[in-house]
Amino acid sequence: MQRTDFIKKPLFTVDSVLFTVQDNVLKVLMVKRAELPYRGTWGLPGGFIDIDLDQNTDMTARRKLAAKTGFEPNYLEQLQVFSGLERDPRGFSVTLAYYALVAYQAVASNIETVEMACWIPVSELTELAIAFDHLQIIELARQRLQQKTLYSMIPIFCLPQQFTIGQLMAVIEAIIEKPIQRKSLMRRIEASEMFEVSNEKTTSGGRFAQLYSLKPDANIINFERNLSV
Amino acid sequence: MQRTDFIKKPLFTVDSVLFTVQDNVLKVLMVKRAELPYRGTWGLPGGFIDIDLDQNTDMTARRKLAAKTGFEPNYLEQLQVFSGLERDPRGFSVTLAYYALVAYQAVASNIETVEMACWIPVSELTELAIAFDHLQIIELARQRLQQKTLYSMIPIFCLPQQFTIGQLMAVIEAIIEKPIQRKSLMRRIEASEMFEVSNEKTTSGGRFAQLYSLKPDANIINFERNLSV
DNA sequence: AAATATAGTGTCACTGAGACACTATGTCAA
DNA sequence: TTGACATAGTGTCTCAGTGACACTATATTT
Repeated sequence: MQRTDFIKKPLFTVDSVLFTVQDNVLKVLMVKRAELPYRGTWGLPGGFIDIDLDQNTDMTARRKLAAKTGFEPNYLEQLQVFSGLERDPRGFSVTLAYYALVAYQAVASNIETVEMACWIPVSELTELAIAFDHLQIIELARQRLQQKTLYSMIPIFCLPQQFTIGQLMAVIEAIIEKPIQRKSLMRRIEASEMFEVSNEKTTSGGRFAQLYSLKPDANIINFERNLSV
Repeated sequence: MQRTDFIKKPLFTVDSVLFTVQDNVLKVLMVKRAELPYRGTWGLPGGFIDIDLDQNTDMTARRKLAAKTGFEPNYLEQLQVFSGLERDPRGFSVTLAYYALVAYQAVASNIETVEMACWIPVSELTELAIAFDHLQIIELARQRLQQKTLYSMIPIFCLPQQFTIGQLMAVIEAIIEKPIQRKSLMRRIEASEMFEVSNEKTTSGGRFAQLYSLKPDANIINFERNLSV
């Protein structure tokens, strides 16, 4: 018979992989660790639950992200729990990892002013010293994001409220690292009935592009087929 | 400046939703709670991490399930973390929920002998007193299982190593609660190249059915389309 | 030998993605 | 003003995989 308050408790933290797409490149928000362990290396934004502040772990993730970016992400979803004895030198640890999406435009101005936080292209992460198993976590988050991009419209959360098909297409291609058919994307936008049209807009030299935005009451649907592997 | 060992730590537990299919009905393993809170009501099998026994949370789930069934599940995957102040009267709690699959045949004999554990059809859960938010957890697990059944072969983990297409079809239909086309299932088995054939076998009055089994080195693939909604 | 039950095949229709040529409409430079 | 260029959007054929369902195959039972 053990009393639960005598059981050795593992360290429990909440970390987030915040993605954005800038200049057709998928980037992750990394923060320079100010404390031990792994002081001075790059790690994911996150920390401990504060029971007085957070109603649940989603709030922990949001709070920690807001502290670094000044904004809450457009999209936030649980990724997976990582646990074990080896992943943290302080002992057995349990980390709930989230992945999140935000429009680069939304945080571009704030991010500069904040303490050691930085958007790093996912392709360049291997060149850096990354704390804990955060590299693995990011890799899994990237896979999940890629997979989900094949059958849903989540990439819109990397864009401003109003966006063009060209922009969406560019973001999708940055995420899955493969070209897609503009036509297929338009068919999906049409068929999903999730979006409404607005006025016009030009980006660079070219014809005006239709602006789309998510309908206020739209429920995000999943398509029954994936885009090409 | 807070020292981490002074931060109020939430209660962290690992619970599992263990599914099986018996007589074309999807069932969940529930255990009668012997202790407070919710003593005497039905709850999910689970408990606290034992840092000395468990290398990670997967092991916690497996260990707790083995204690109730005498077997490890054929399939185990993280579902989601549930957290909050209201879900446990003892205070802020964090539960990592898994969902798992097992062949009914494998545990049929053992389950009887074990302490208050019982297979309960998911459709009959609402008639019982269920502890905590375990009803919600089961519902989410069921949705995930249904969804995954549409684009993968996980239902095979509800069957013995060798199974017929008829059995697999019955399990799938029990999970998604809709009829499917035998032909579509056979096409998928063929296309996936995940299975190998064995000898023959009869079930009830009818032609012998081909027995299939997962290839030893097979990697479980996902199909690019869902079965019919 | 016929009825019945389950296993498995042949094949056509339908849906939605891929490919790609073609049209539409804007900017920019000569 | 005009033509090159760039981006937006359409038309349409092909292709793969699922749904539907009739049909064949092979076992048991009566």
